[in-house]
Amino acid sequence: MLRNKTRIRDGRGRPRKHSATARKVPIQARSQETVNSILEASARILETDGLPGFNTNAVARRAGVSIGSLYQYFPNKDAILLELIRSFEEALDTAVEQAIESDKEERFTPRLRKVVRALFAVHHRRPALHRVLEIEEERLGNHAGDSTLSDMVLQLLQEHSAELMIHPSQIVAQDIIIISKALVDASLLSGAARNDMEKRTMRALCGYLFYAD
Amino acid sequence: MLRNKTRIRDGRGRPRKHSATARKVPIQARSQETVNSILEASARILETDGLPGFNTNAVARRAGVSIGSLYQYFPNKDAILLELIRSFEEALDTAVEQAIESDKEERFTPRLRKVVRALFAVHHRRPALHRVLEIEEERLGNHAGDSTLSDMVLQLLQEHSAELMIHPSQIVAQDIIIISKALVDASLLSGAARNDMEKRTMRALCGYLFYAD
Amino acid sequence: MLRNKTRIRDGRGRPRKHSATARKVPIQARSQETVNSILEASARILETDGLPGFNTNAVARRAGVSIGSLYQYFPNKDAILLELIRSFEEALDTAVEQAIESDKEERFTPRLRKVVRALFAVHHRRPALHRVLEIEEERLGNHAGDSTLSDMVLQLLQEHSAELMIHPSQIVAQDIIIISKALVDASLLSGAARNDMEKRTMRALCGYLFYAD
Amino acid sequence: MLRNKTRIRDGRGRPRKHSATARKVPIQARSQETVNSILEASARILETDGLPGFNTNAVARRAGVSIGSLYQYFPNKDAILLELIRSFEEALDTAVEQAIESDKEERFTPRLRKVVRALFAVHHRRPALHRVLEIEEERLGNHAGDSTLSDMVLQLLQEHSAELMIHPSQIVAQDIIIISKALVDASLLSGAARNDMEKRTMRALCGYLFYAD
DNA sequence: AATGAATGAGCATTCATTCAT
DNA sequence: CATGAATGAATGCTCATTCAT
Repeated sequence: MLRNKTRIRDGRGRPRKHSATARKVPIQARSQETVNSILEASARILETDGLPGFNTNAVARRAGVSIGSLYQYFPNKDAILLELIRSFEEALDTAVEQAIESDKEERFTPRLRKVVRALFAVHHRRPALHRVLEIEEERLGNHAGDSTLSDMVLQLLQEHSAELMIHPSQIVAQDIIIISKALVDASLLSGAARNDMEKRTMRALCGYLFYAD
Repeated sequence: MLRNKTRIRDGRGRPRKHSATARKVPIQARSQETVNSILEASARILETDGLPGFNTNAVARRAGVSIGSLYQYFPNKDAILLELIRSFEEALDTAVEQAIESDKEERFTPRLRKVVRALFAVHHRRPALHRVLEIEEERLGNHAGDSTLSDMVLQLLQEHSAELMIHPSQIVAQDIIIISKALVDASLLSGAARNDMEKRTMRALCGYLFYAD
Repeated sequence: MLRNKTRIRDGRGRPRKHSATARKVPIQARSQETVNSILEASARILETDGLPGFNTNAVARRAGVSIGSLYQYFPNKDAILLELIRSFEEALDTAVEQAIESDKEERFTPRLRKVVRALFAVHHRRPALHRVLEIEEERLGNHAGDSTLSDMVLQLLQEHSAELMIHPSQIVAQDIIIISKALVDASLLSGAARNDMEKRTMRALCGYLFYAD
Repeated sequence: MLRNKTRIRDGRGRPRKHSATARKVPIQARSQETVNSILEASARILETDGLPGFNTNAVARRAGVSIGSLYQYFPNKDAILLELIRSFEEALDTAVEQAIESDKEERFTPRLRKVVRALFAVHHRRPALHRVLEIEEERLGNHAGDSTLSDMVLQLLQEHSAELMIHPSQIVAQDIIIISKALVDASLLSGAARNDMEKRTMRALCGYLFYAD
């Protein structure tokens, strides 16, 4: 069963003792190494064993670090997940931003295709890991990243509003993201060919944007 | 952290004897009552406390049943979840089936709308519960129900293939379901008005089906 | 260092998850045995190793009981201490009550001596244990028992107010108890002869009560 | 639970090298500063968080000193407490000495009152801190200070033995101290008015000393 | 069949202390 | 001498599951 053993409960009102963010800013180079190895070990454990295998002792062992060191840099288990989520979303945002910025002179469809490709590319880098993070993101109540993403998409839509059959809005941008994510997700889950899935995604998005009801 | 504490015993002792399905078919009325109270208690706990609060002792207590009895009817914790998922999907299938069967003479769009309404209706019955089940379904590797759903949708599409701009296929039916579920999900998560979300869903689906690329 | 590792912190405002009282009322005889063995094991550990050695795992081991069973009957470590304190105070109250009730016709001094003897007797039953409990009582904020004791002493004083040089009051009764406890304590700590210490205590109390300032 | 986490190492590693006394006599001014800041930080932590919050890392942080430096001046945590206790008792001894020395021509009662006042004054300077130290003193087995105190009190008693109804002795002096401390303690604990408590203490002591049994 | 007492592996987290830099 | 990164034993507590009654 999925169980939250973190004493700092989430859904039941027990207060959070720590802020679940970085506990100590690593100053020495050695520290940064430790932090990195903890994050990498966490990622690998999440990939191979999923959430069930993700416990602080296992992470510390895999990272070749003492459990004490782990807690020197992360106030609790969730903080590790949050950091992984943060860096994943950073990668996502960066990739999408680059996709949007890359060739502003092009027409809409190719630009959108680039965005879709970027989404698939980032998620397929470490598919198993990202699936877990996606689920945990929700539990941890982190929805910050999405607004950046939806802002960027809205921007893109607005630049091409003349080509669209729908008036660009926050709502539309969100729907674009929701639909894309769902199909990326299905792609990860079913193991369907990425190329194929990208096409299906494009079709769904274009239908949504170009269809005159 | 979400943690799977179910101990699929490793050899040391108390090995798992049964697969995670119903242990026994309840024949007597009393048995059925017990099973029902366990399921209802589980549902309520999942709704109020989420997965963290969902543990067999709590379920038994809430159900007014001894922990021993619980294990008489369910071989392990996951079996309870699986049963909840099964009955949820049954409800889903039934609702969609009724939606599809209700007025076969109508044109496609109203029929699709009925399906979408059915999806939203079922999910909104016990939203918190269904969100949890949806997540757990994936972890438990249960994907049986979807094929029924996708078959029914495919059937509908085929009956109206002349009206569509896309050739009906398993793939298309799946995409319809994926997109619908994603938007239902977003609806549950964001608390957006159901009516509004139904419209957005219809727009996305219609675009996907009617758009000529 | 003395450290409170009980997650349910006391002095720093973290909330108590459980009420630190009995978690489950033992029904079967077996249960009562378990509870007793836990309490006896706790007492013995406190006597031999003091607070530092008093941890739930050690208690369970010494009691020949699994750690899980311990937590079935006590919601947390402090609850064990509280129960020991409660039963200690019960013994104290009973002994003092008997001392006071035993011969109501006697004059004050012999009756007071009986009370003092009762105090010493109870404390000397398991001196090391009682010293620890006394300290912990304060930390756990349990001061209920004292009021019973002070009420009984006040009662005694009032019955003999004619013989005293001081007007009986709650304050006076409390002072009697404070002074007695301090000397009992000193007796336990220094290992001074009990008989001698009883006499010193009587002298201090009589001075306090009979001296005309 | 109060727990002693100080690991008086068992042989596995990192054995305790020093006894729990000062590791080094600070000669330089900077050293003295460091020591002082550690002591002051400890005192403040003990006052605000009690023993539970008193850990070496917290002390070092609060003192603005590295944990390594802390261990340069104190061989272990208890050594800090011992130093606080020592300086507290020094203050106590000094205050009582001054009280006794101040007006040797006076009669006994006023002189005793001065002593009692001194006791209350010193304890009330940092009441929360002193309560903790008092408890820890016992655990650390430090009883040195009391003999100085009791010697001084004995001295006072002997100078006025003619006025007393009891023959001055070590025992009597000790009883005086025990009774005084108990009432000071009760004062700290109950928060009773200091003035009132001083009077009750005087009454108890006078009774003890002037009462002819 | 029902009960509920018992089990114990497992996990998050703390903190005294060391030692390389 | 100072720093602070690292260590890891220790501990409170949970919960899935079993089994004697």
